[in-house]
Amino acid sequence: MMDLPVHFKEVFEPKLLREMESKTERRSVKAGTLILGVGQIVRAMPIVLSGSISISRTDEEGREILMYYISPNESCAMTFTCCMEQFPSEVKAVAEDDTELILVPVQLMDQWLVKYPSWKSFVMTTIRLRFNDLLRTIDQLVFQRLDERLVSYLKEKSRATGSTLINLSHEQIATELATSRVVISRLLKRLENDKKVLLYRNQLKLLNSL
DNA sequence: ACATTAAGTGATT
DNA sequence: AATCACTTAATGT
Repeated sequence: MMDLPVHFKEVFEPKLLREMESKTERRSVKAGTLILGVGQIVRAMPIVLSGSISISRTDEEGREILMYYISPNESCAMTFTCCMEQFPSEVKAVAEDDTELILVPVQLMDQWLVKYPSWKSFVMTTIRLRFNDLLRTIDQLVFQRLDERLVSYLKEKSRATGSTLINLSHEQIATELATSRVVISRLLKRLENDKKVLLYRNQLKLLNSL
């Protein structure tokens, strides 16, 4: 009988655990082993028991970009999206350390989705976590360094008025920079902590260190 | 003293 | 990063 981590015994129902133990393949791979290459058809979904797997993407010129790691008790979100429909993988999976993993055959995970609520939520959770990660990355790319925009905005204001005292509420600044008041408040707070600025009500003072 | 508005914060998405 | 919900501080009446 397979000795699944305690973690899984808590999240999966007993019947599912038994199926996992009997119908699933368990494998140990050495660090550096290629588990899945780009273009390969995904035929099983890995769940990491110990060690870790790195998931990366390669661009046209063959450069490699690390996307994320799969740690123990986790699975790969990309796998679901591909293997459910038998699409080739767009990512490369390599064992980062010596890794123990379970391979769940595609047909099985399909059945489990309707049979076991705990499985469904496990799948949804790994997808959700990854998706949130992606959203955060997009935010950072699109709204690149709002803090820098804020600083140059303040400098510009100061130059225009010829004063280091700026009479604007956080709300007004937020409107001009097309963001929310809360965000400006937080950024300004940081600048204050860094001794770059002094904050008052409806006004702030730029310090020389800015 | 009380109401109103600005700013600060933690949690959540 | 944005939004929500809530607290705290400042200001006006």
